Amino acid sequence: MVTDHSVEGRIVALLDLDYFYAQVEQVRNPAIKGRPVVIVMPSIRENSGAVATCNYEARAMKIKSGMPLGLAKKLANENTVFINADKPYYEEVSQKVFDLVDFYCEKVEQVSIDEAYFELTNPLGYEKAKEVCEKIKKSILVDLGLTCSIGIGPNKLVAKMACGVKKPDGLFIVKASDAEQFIAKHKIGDLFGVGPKGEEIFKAHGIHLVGEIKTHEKRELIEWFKDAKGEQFYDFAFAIDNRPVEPNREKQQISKMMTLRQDSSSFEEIKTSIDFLADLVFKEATRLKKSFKTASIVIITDRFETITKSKTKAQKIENFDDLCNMEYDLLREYLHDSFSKVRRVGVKVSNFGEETGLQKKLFEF
DNA sequence: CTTCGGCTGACGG
DNA sequence: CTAACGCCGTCAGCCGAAG
Repeated sequence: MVTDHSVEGRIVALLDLDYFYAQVEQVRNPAIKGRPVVIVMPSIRENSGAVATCNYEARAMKIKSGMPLGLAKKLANENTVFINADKPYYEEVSQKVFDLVDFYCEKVEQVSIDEAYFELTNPLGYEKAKEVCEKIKKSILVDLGLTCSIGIGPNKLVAKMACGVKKPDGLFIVKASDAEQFIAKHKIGDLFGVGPKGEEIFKAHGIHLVGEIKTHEKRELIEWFKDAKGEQFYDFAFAIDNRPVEPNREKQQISKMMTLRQDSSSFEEIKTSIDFLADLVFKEATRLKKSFKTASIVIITDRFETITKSKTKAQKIENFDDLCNMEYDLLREYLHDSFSKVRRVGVKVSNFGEETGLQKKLFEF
């Protein structure tokens, strides 16, 4: 009944560009190939920032993404190259990559700047799926000089975990019949959706491997993680994952943040940043033809707590000054009832309406 | 009862 | 030299108010 050519299951692939930002920089400047390359998200402050990503040579020195820049510099050697992230350029390259993938497959869901799921269910079974992925890899390499890794499986979860097996420049397939076994042997912290907190909870219940989830009842998982996550983790243990591949997902929010030159409680100082950020956000919303009703301010305090305040209007917020004034009010609110200084500040808009480009039909008569 | 606004926290890249 | 620290996005869940 279950053959390679059966239509009874999906075939899903996850493509992940290898150490993406760093690889793009290596292509742009081949002279740095072979050296450790660290891509930095700098902040305005002296010697402050974080590692966005780094190549394998840098990883060999224990440098990791998310790491504070100061620490990365301690681990680095003379030979290490530090490059400030050039996000707009990486976005251009990313666009080219996934346009290429679109050429080979209609159902592509980009989930981040360097990752996309795509569905290869249609005719043909795993052998054909593999051939398509090989073509995609080849063509990304030939056209853009970039390597990527691809995982193939019966659903998103398995594809994602399969992708992690052979990296970089890998292609790894886990068929439906092997999926449960394959998932079971992973460390619990490596399961998609399990972060530091989740890992602690699992370990407190004696669970170290994904397969061990199956020794517990679904209701226990729900007690530990609440409805949604509890059910999902339980299903994951059996390699069950019904999340569809969804092309054309609409953005739900737009935000921009920045670190202040120094921690501050001064309205005027912080306002300067807000004006700058609101402008970027407003332009972006306009570019994407998104109207919005909610404006938020996001504050990271000097103690690294995050505080958000937001206001929703009954009508679309149409002009820039309205957005700014709302942001000022939110900032005043924050300054009024908080003790901590502001380290970083962000402006966010959400609660999008219909596309502003298209006129909609009115049925009121 | 359901829905909405406001907010937090966990997570992923 | 005693720690150190970006930015962007998604979703679930909780709470209180409103419908």
